[in-house]
Amino acid sequence: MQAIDNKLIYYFNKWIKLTTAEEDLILSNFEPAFVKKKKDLLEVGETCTYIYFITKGCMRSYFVDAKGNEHIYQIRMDNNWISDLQSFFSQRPSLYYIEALEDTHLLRISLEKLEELYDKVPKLERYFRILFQKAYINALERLNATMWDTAVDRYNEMLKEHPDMFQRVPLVYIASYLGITPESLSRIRKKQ
Amino acid sequence: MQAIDNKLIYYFNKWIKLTTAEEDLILSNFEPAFVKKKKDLLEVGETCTYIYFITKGCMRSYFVDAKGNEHIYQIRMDNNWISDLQSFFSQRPSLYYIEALEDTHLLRISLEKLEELYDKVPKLERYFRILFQKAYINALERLNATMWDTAVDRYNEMLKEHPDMFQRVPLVYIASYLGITPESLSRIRKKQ
DNA sequence: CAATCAACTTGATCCAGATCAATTTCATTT
DNA sequence: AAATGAAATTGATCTGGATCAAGTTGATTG
Repeated sequence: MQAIDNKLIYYFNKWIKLTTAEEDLILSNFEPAFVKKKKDLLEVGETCTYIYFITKGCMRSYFVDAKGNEHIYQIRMDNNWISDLQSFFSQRPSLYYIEALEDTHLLRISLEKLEELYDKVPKLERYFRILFQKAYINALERLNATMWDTAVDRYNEMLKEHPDMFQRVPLVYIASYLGITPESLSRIRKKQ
Repeated sequence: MQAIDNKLIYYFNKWIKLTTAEEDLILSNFEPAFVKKKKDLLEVGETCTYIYFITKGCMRSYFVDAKGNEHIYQIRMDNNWISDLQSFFSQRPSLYYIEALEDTHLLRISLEKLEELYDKVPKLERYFRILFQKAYINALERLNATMWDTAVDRYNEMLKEHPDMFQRVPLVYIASYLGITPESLSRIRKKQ
């Protein structure tokens, strides 16, 4: 794989500065993957063997509750990471599904290879430290919004922050991600 | 400070293995701090200069909404970290308050010193990578519970996971942390 | 140790968003 | 292009937890 003009490397270099040798070493440990629309990347009960970088496409993670209802907690598109981190880092069976909402191209790496790379390229561990730090801060903000803002506020916030999602993701899924029913989302949109 | 039998070092060594020299270096960069009950460690508008490890005590972080209502998003007790990470890492003014619920003893480190330490002791960056990773996974679980479980379920979960909080934290604050009113929490407890 | 303020409880009422049910619109497959 | 199934809309009704109000218990502080 060519390090130059590679999307993944481009995003690493936003926060850390890699040498060409490091870029090559890192890339040699990633392998491409592809999931067709509506197919699962991960199913409940499977152990999540990889962490994935989406180069092009769209995925959702969700779980199914006792009543059989699906609840989406992540929607990720191009140039974002997706995985079930709980399963990936513990190497225990997942409680979640990860499904492609579009034909999706990914780059994946196993836990074993990632941990080897951390030792060989400590800067990479810095990248992931920063990544998780930001993800954590984000999750707390989403938590606050879910607890204390109205559904209308969360809808508007999402429209502002992720307008692209509305072009590519069915509203049923966006509703679930916002923590409301499709009926409520439909009514919110009507009133705007 | 003595590295041996130090709580902070004990917790670092749960996930990484430090040499005595590294332990001493790390500890020499932390300084003790103390906050009296009901006093603020951080106020809205201040930049959060430190990340803090609570050696003994209890703290809450909260924000005040447009109507003047307080909303608690973190309660932390002994042997946990507390900070406003958003403000700390960006070095911009905080949107949150951090207040002591008991007389609290802490160990603090500035962003500058922490980043120096990352370079000198890469294992420390590993510790924080793992810390944020776990914190992120946790925040997502709390988000799912807030979106999809009932108030009763969240109360029972908290009773199971953090029974100690009910001994030390007033119910008004626990209610806010759970995303409900004190009235609702009182009614939930009555019915059990 | 009384006074004052904060925490907690209980009751009555209200409302944002859920649920249930029926169409309508749209997308995919043959 | 017809058939099928999924997504979206609309209406009627319901409900978990909020809000408002008042009273009680408990903990600080002068």
